Amino acid sequence: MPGQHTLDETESQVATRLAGMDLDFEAMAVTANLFRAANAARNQMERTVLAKSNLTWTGFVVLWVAWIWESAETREIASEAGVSKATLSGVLTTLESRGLLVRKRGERDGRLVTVELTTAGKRLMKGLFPEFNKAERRVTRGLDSAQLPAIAEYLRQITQAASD
Amino acid sequence: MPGQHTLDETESQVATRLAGMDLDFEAMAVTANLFRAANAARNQMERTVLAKSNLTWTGFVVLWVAWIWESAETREIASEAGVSKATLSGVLTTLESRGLLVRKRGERDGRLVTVELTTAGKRLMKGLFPEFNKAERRVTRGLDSAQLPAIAEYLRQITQAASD
DNA sequence: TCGAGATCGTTCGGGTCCAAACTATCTCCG
DNA sequence: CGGAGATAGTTTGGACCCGAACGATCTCGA
Repeated sequence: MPGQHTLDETESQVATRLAGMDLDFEAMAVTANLFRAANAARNQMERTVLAKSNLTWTGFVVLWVAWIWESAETREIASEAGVSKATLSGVLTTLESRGLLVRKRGERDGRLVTVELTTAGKRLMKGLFPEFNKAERRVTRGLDSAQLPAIAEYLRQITQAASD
Repeated sequence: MPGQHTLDETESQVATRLAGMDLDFEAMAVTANLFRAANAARNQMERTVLAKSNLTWTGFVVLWVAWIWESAETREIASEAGVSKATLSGVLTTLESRGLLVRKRGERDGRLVTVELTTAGKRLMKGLFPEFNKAERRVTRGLDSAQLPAIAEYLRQITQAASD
Protein backbone atom coordinates (compact mmCIF):
# COMPACT_ATOMS: atom_id res chain seq x y z
CA MET A 1 0.00 0.00 0.00
CA PRO A 2 2.21 2.83 -1.25
CA GLY A 3 1.51 6.42 -0.25
CA GLN A 4 0.95 8.99 -2.86
CA HIS A 5 4.62 9.24 -3.64
CA THR A 6 6.41 6.27 -5.10
CA LEU A 7 9.64 5.08 -3.58
CA ASP A 8 11.56 6.51 -6.52
CA GLU A 9 9.95 9.90 -6.09
CA THR A 10 10.81 9.91 -2.43
CA GLU A 11 14.46 9.04 -2.98
CA SER A 12 14.81 11.65 -5.69
CA GLN A 13 13.23 14.30 -3.46
CA VAL A 14 15.70 13.34 -0.74
CA ALA A 15 18.60 13.70 -3.15
CA THR A 16 17.44 17.14 -4.27
CA ARG A 17 16.63 18.41 -0.82
CA LEU A 18 19.95 17.32 0.66
CA ALA A 19 22.13 18.10 -2.35
CA GLY A 20 25.40 19.75 -1.41
CA MET A 21 25.49 18.36 2.10
CA ASP A 22 28.37 16.08 2.95
CA LEU A 23 26.40 12.87 3.36
CA ASP A 24 26.78 9.21 2.53
CA PHE A 25 23.78 8.72 0.28
CA GLU A 26 24.44 5.05 -0.33
CA ALA A 27 24.51 4.22 3.37
CA MET A 28 21.35 6.30 3.71
CA ALA A 29 19.60 4.31 0.98
CA VAL A 30 20.54 1.02 2.61
CA THR A 31 19.30 1.93 6.07
CA ALA A 32 16.16 3.69 4.83
CA ASN A 33 15.23 0.65 2.79
CA LEU A 34 16.17 -1.66 5.64
CA PHE A 35 13.57 -0.02 7.88
CA ARG A 36 11.00 0.16 5.12
CA ALA A 37 11.43 -3.52 4.32
CA ALA A 38 11.33 -4.67 7.92
CA ASN A 39 8.25 -2.58 8.60
CA ALA A 40 6.40 -3.71 5.51
CA ALA A 41 7.22 -7.36 6.14
CA ARG A 42 6.22 -7.13 9.77
CA ASN A 43 2.90 -5.45 9.03
CA GLN A 44 2.14 -7.96 6.31
CA MET A 45 2.89 -10.92 8.55
CA GLU A 46 0.99 -9.50 11.49
CA ARG A 47 -2.10 -9.07 9.38
CA THR A 48 -1.98 -12.32 7.44
CA VAL A 49 -0.59 -14.79 9.97
CA LEU A 50 -0.60 -13.47 13.52
CA ALA A 51 -3.90 -11.59 13.70
CA LYS A 52 -6.03 -14.72 13.44
CA SER A 53 -4.33 -16.14 16.53
CA ASN A 54 -4.63 -12.80 18.31
CA LEU A 55 -0.86 -12.61 18.71
CA THR A 56 1.29 -9.51 18.52
CA TRP A 57 4.59 -9.59 16.71
CA THR A 58 6.59 -9.49 19.90
CA GLY A 59 4.39 -12.09 21.53
CA PHE A 60 5.04 -14.41 18.62
CA VAL A 61 8.79 -13.86 18.69
CA VAL A 62 8.92 -14.56 22.41
CA LEU A 63 6.98 -17.79 21.97
CA TRP A 64 9.21 -18.71 19.07
CA VAL A 65 12.44 -18.28 21.03
CA ALA A 66 11.13 -20.32 23.94
CA TRP A 67 9.92 -22.97 21.50
CA ILE A 68 13.21 -23.26 19.64
CA TRP A 69 15.28 -23.50 22.79
CA GLU A 70 12.78 -25.75 24.62
CA SER A 71 13.24 -23.57 27.66
CA ALA A 72 14.94 -20.23 27.83
CA GLU A 73 16.10 -17.68 30.36
CA THR A 74 14.44 -14.31 30.17
CA ARG A 75 17.55 -12.28 29.52
CA GLU A 76 18.20 -14.47 26.50
CA ILE A 77 14.67 -14.15 25.20
CA ALA A 78 14.92 -10.39 25.52
CA SER A 79 18.15 -10.36 23.57
CA GLU A 80 16.86 -12.64 20.82
CA ALA A 81 13.56 -10.79 20.55
CA GLY A 82 15.30 -7.43 20.51
CA VAL A 83 13.34 -5.89 23.38
CA SER A 84 14.33 -4.62 26.80
CA LYS A 85 13.87 -6.74 29.87
CA ALA A 86 11.20 -4.30 31.02
CA THR A 87 9.17 -4.89 27.88
CA LEU A 88 9.68 -8.62 28.05
CA SER A 89 8.40 -8.71 31.60
CA GLY A 90 5.06 -7.29 30.49
CA VAL A 91 4.81 -9.49 27.42
CA LEU A 92 5.50 -12.59 29.49
CA THR A 93 2.72 -11.62 31.86
CA THR A 94 0.33 -11.31 28.92
CA LEU A 95 1.31 -14.65 27.41
CA GLU A 96 1.29 -16.39 30.77
CA SER A 97 -2.21 -15.13 31.51
CA ARG A 98 -3.31 -16.65 28.22
CA GLY A 99 -1.88 -20.00 29.25
CA LEU A 100 0.72 -20.19 26.49
CA LEU A 101 3.78 -20.34 28.73
CA VAL A 102 4.86 -20.56 32.34
CA ARG A 103 7.58 -18.82 34.30
CA LYS A 104 9.80 -20.89 36.56
CA ARG A 105 12.01 -19.36 39.19
CA GLY A 106 15.57 -20.67 38.92
CA GLU A 107 16.42 -23.31 41.50
CA ARG A 108 20.15 -22.87 41.70
CA ASP A 109 20.07 -19.13 41.18
CA GLY A 110 17.05 -17.50 42.72
CA ARG A 111 17.39 -14.38 40.58
CA LEU A 112 16.81 -16.18 37.31
CA VAL A 113 13.51 -16.99 35.64
CA THR A 114 13.19 -19.54 32.86
CA VAL A 115 10.29 -19.72 30.47
CA GLU A 116 8.64 -22.85 29.12
CA LEU A 117 5.80 -23.25 26.65
CA THR A 118 2.71 -25.03 27.89
CA THR A 119 1.11 -27.78 25.83
CA ALA A 120 -1.22 -25.16 24.39
CA GLY A 121 1.73 -22.95 23.56
CA LYS A 122 3.55 -25.76 21.79
CA ARG A 123 0.45 -26.73 19.85
CA LEU A 124 -0.03 -23.13 18.78
CA MET A 125 3.54 -22.80 17.52
CA LYS A 126 3.46 -26.12 15.75
CA GLY A 127 0.40 -25.06 13.80
CA LEU A 128 1.42 -21.45 13.29
CA PHE A 129 5.04 -21.68 12.29
CA PRO A 130 4.57 -23.35 8.89
CA GLU A 131 2.15 -20.57 8.01
CA PHE A 132 4.60 -18.00 9.25
CA ASN A 133 7.27 -19.54 7.06
CA LYS A 134 4.95 -19.29 4.05
CA ALA A 135 4.71 -15.58 4.72
CA GLU A 136 8.51 -15.42 4.96
CA ARG A 137 8.68 -17.06 1.59
CA ARG A 138 6.15 -14.60 0.27
CA VAL A 139 8.03 -11.47 1.31
CA THR A 140 11.24 -12.80 -0.23
CA ARG A 141 9.66 -13.92 -3.49
CA GLY A 142 10.96 -10.90 -5.41
CA LEU A 143 14.55 -11.97 -4.78
CA ASP A 144 16.68 -14.29 -6.85
CA SER A 145 16.70 -17.41 -4.70
CA ALA A 146 20.36 -18.06 -5.46
CA GLN A 147 21.11 -14.74 -3.77
CA LEU A 148 19.22 -15.49 -0.56
CA PRO A 149 22.19 -16.76 1.49
CA ALA A 150 24.30 -13.78 0.43
CA ILE A 151 21.52 -11.38 1.41
CA ALA A 152 21.15 -13.03 4.80
CA GLU A 153 24.87 -12.57 5.23
CA TYR A 154 24.73 -8.86 4.38
CA LEU A 155 22.07 -8.44 7.02
CA ARG A 156 24.19 -10.28 9.58
CA GLN A 157 26.98 -7.80 8.88
CA ILE A 158 24.64 -4.91 9.61
CA THR A 159 23.52 -6.52 12.85
CA GLN A 160 27.14 -7.03 13.76
CA ALA A 161 28.12 -3.44 13.04
CA ALA A 162 25.14 -2.10 14.98
CA SER A 163 25.78 -4.24 18.04
CA ASP A 164 28.64 -2.46 19.74
CA MET B 1 25.53 -6.62 22.89
CA PRO B 2 24.89 -10.22 21.93
CA GLY B 3 22.96 -12.53 24.21
CA GLN B 4 24.58 -15.59 25.56
CA HIS B 5 24.11 -17.45 22.32
CA THR B 6 25.90 -16.30 19.23
CA LEU B 7 24.02 -15.79 16.03
CA ASP B 8 25.57 -18.95 14.61
CA GLU B 9 24.49 -21.01 17.59
CA THR B 10 20.96 -19.72 17.27
CA GLU B 11 20.70 -20.52 13.58
CA SER B 12 22.11 -23.99 14.11
CA GLN B 13 19.67 -24.66 16.95
CA VAL B 14 16.84 -23.54 14.66
CA ALA B 15 18.01 -25.93 11.96
CA THR B 16 18.17 -28.84 14.39
CA ARG B 17 14.90 -28.08 16.08
CA LEU B 18 12.98 -27.71 12.84
CA ALA B 19 14.71 -30.45 10.87
CA GLY B 20 12.35 -32.57 8.84
CA MET B 21 9.67 -29.92 8.55
CA ASP B 22 8.84 -28.69 5.08
CA LEU B 23 10.16 -25.18 5.45
CA ASP B 24 12.03 -22.66 3.38
CA PHE B 25 15.10 -22.17 5.53
CA GLU B 26 16.72 -19.65 3.23
CA ALA B 27 13.69 -17.37 3.27
CA MET B 28 13.63 -17.81 7.05
CA ALA B 29 17.25 -16.75 7.37
CA VAL B 30 16.66 -13.65 5.29
CA THR B 31 13.62 -12.45 7.22
CA ALA B 32 15.03 -13.34 10.63
CA ASN B 33 18.19 -11.40 9.87
CA LEU B 34 16.18 -8.58 8.36
CA PHE B 35 14.40 -8.02 11.66
CA ARG B 36 17.54 -8.49 13.69
CA ALA B 37 19.41 -5.96 11.58
CA ALA B 38 16.63 -3.38 11.60
CA ASN B 39 16.20 -3.73 15.33
CA ALA B 40 19.90 -3.53 16.12
CA ALA B 41 20.37 -0.52 13.86
CA ARG B 42 17.36 1.25 15.28
CA ASN B 43 18.39 0.68 18.89
CA GLN B 44 21.93 1.79 18.15
CA MET B 45 20.77 4.98 16.44
CA GLU B 46 18.22 5.77 19.13
CA ARG B 47 20.86 5.54 21.80
CA THR B 48 23.69 7.31 20.06
CA VAL B 49 21.91 10.00 18.06
CA LEU B 50 18.30 10.49 19.06
CA ALA B 51 18.43 10.14 22.83
CA LYS B 52 20.42 13.34 23.37
CA SER B 53 17.68 15.30 21.61
CA ASN B 54 15.01 13.44 23.53
CA LEU B 55 13.46 12.18 20.30
CA THR B 56 11.87 8.82 19.69
CA TRP B 57 12.54 6.94 16.50
CA THR B 58 9.09 7.60 15.12
CA GLY B 59 9.22 11.22 16.18
CA PHE B 60 12.45 11.63 14.25
CA VAL B 61 11.08 9.92 11.14
CA VAL B 62 8.00 12.12 11.20
CA LEU B 63 10.12 15.25 11.46
CA TRP B 64 12.35 13.95 8.71
CA VAL B 65 9.49 13.38 6.26
CA ALA B 66 8.02 16.82 6.91
CA TRP B 67 11.50 18.33 6.55
CA ILE B 68 12.27 16.60 3.25
CA TRP B 69 8.93 17.52 1.68
CA GLU B 70 8.88 21.05 3.15
CA SER B 71 5.26 20.45 4.07
CA ALA B 72 3.41 17.17 4.02
CA GLU B 73 -0.07 15.80 4.43
CA THR B 74 -0.60 13.49 7.35
CA ARG B 75 -1.67 10.45 5.37
CA GLU B 76 1.55 10.71 3.47
CA ILE B 77 3.66 11.04 6.58
CA ALA B 78 1.96 8.00 8.06
CA SER B 79 2.71 5.99 4.94
CA GLU B 80 6.35 7.10 4.75
CA ALA B 81 6.91 6.57 8.45
CA GLY B 82 5.23 3.18 8.36
CA VAL B 83 2.74 3.88 11.15
CA SER B 84 -1.03 4.01 11.28
CA LYS B 85 -2.87 7.30 11.16
CA ALA B 86 -3.94 6.71 14.76
CA THR B 87 -0.34 6.49 15.89
CA LEU B 88 0.66 9.47 13.82
CA SER B 89 -2.05 11.56 15.39
CA GLY B 90 -0.57 11.02 18.82
CA VAL B 91 3.00 11.57 17.69
CA LEU B 92 2.05 14.83 16.00
CA THR B 93 0.43 16.02 19.21
CA THR B 94 3.64 15.27 21.09
CA LEU B 95 5.88 17.01 18.59
CA GLU B 96 3.52 19.96 18.26
CA SER B 97 3.45 20.44 22.02
CA ARG B 98 7.24 20.61 21.93
CA GLY B 99 7.09 23.35 19.33
CA LEU B 100 8.84 21.39 16.58
CA LEU B 101 6.00 21.46 14.06
CA VAL B 102 2.55 22.91 13.46
CA ARG B 103 -0.62 21.41 12.04
CA LYS B 104 -2.54 23.40 9.42
CA ARG B 105 -6.07 22.54 8.48
CA GLY B 106 -6.44 22.29 4.68
CA GLU B 107 -8.02 25.34 3.10
CA ARG B 108 -9.53 23.78 0.04
CA ASP B 109 -10.40 20.48 1.68
CA GLY B 110 -11.40 20.86 5.32
CA ARG B 111 -10.69 17.21 6.10
CA LEU B 112 -6.99 17.42 5.36
CA VAL B 113 -4.22 18.46 7.71
CA THR B 114 -0.77 19.45 6.54
CA VAL B 115 2.29 19.53 8.74
CA GLU B 116 5.08 22.07 8.69
CA LEU B 117 8.25 22.27 10.74
CA THR B 118 8.71 25.34 12.88
CA THR B 119 11.99 27.25 12.87
CA ALA B 120 13.02 25.23 15.89
CA GLY B 121 12.08 22.01 14.10
CA LYS B 122 14.13 22.93 11.05
CA ARG B 123 17.10 23.93 13.15
CA LEU B 124 16.92 20.63 15.00
CA MET B 125 16.85 18.58 11.81
CA LYS B 126 19.63 20.56 10.22
CA GLY B 127 21.87 19.84 13.16
CA LEU B 128 20.75 16.30 13.75
CA PHE B 129 20.64 14.80 10.30
CA PRO B 130 24.36 14.83 9.57
CA GLU B 131 24.88 12.96 12.83
CA PHE B 132 22.15 10.55 11.92
CA ASN B 133 23.85 9.93 8.61
CA LYS B 134 27.10 9.20 10.40
CA ALA B 135 25.27 6.50 12.31
CA GLU B 136 23.88 5.15 9.04
CA ARG B 137 27.39 4.97 7.74
CA ARG B 138 28.45 3.23 10.91
CA VAL B 139 25.89 0.44 10.75
CA THR B 140 26.76 -0.24 7.11
CA ARG B 141 30.51 -0.19 7.63
CA GLY B 142 30.77 -3.99 7.53
CA LEU B 143 29.51 -4.08 3.95
CA ASP B 144 31.54 -3.83 0.78
CA SER B 145 30.72 -0.30 -0.31
CA ALA B 146 30.55 -1.36 -3.94
CA GLN B 147 27.64 -3.62 -2.96
CA LEU B 148 25.63 -0.92 -1.22
CA PRO B 149 23.37 0.00 -4.15
CA ALA B 150 22.64 -3.67 -4.85
CA ILE B 151 21.75 -4.26 -1.21
CA ALA B 152 19.42 -1.28 -1.18
CA GLU B 153 17.78 -2.76 -4.24
CA TYR B 154 17.28 -6.16 -2.58
CA LEU B 155 15.58 -4.42 0.30
CA ARG B 156 13.31 -2.52 -2.07
CA GLN B 157 12.24 -5.84 -3.56
CA ILE B 158 11.27 -7.10 -0.11
CA THR B 159 9.29 -3.95 0.58
CA GLN B 160 7.57 -4.39 -2.75
CA ALA B 161 6.68 -8.03 -2.13
CA ALA B 162 5.38 -7.24 1.35
CA SER B 163 3.20 -4.35 0.23
CA ASP B 164 0.23 -6.09 -1.32
C1' DT C 1 31.23 -14.42 57.92
C1' DC C 2 29.62 -10.69 56.32
C1' DG C 3 28.89 -6.80 53.66
C1' DA C 4 29.90 -4.13 49.21
C1' DG C 5 28.99 -4.61 44.68
C1' DA C 6 27.11 -7.07 40.73
C1' DT C 7 23.19 -9.11 38.49
C1' DC C 8 18.45 -10.53 37.91
C1' DG C 9 13.44 -9.62 37.06
C1' DT C 10 9.70 -6.34 38.19
C1' DT C 11 7.51 -1.90 38.65
C1' DC C 12 6.61 2.79 37.25
C1' DG C 13 5.77 6.72 34.19
C1' DG C 14 5.37 8.44 29.83
C1' DG C 15 5.42 7.73 24.96
C1' DT C 16 4.33 4.77 20.89
C1' DC C 17 1.30 1.40 18.42
C1' DC C 18 -2.97 -0.40 16.30
C1' DA C 19 -8.04 -1.51 15.13
C1' DA C 20 -12.41 0.16 15.67
C1' DA C 21 -15.57 3.67 16.52
C1' DC C 22 -16.42 8.45 15.89
C1' DT C 23 -16.90 13.29 13.99
C1' DA C 24 -16.33 16.35 10.28
C1' DT C 25 -16.07 17.16 5.57
C1' DC C 26 -16.47 16.39 0.77
C1' DT C 27 -18.52 14.16 -3.59
C1' DC C 28 -21.77 13.08 -6.61
C1' DC C 29 -25.83 11.22 -8.22
C1' DG C 30 -30.84 11.36 -8.28
C1' DC D 1 -30.83 20.74 -3.95
C1' DG D 2 -30.05 16.94 -0.69
C1' DG D 3 -28.62 12.97 1.30
C1' DA D 4 -25.91 8.39 0.86
C1' DG D 5 -21.48 7.07 0.75
C1' DA D 6 -16.55 7.92 0.66
C1' DT D 7 -12.64 9.95 2.92
C1' DA D 8 -9.74 12.50 6.52
C1' DG D 9 -8.12 12.96 11.12
C1' DT D 10 -9.13 12.12 16.10
C1' DT D 11 -10.42 9.43 20.16
C1' DT D 12 -10.60 5.21 22.81
C1' DG D 13 -8.98 0.96 24.90
C1' DG D 14 -5.61 -2.26 25.39
C1' DA D 15 -0.92 -3.87 24.41
C1' DC D 16 3.93 -2.82 23.68
C1' DC D 17 8.24 -0.16 24.54
C1' DC D 18 12.00 1.90 27.11
C1' DG D 19 15.02 3.99 30.94
C1' DA D 20 15.29 4.48 35.65
C1' DA D 21 14.44 3.05 40.17
C1' DC D 22 13.66 -0.87 43.00
C1' DG D 23 13.91 -5.23 45.86
C1' DA D 24 15.75 -9.79 45.87
C1' DT D 25 19.56 -12.73 45.26
C1' DC D 26 24.26 -14.06 44.48
C1' DT D 27 29.53 -13.46 44.64
C1' DC D 28 33.69 -12.71 46.50
C1' DG D 29 37.27 -10.73 49.10
C1' DA D 30 38.81 -9.10 53.66
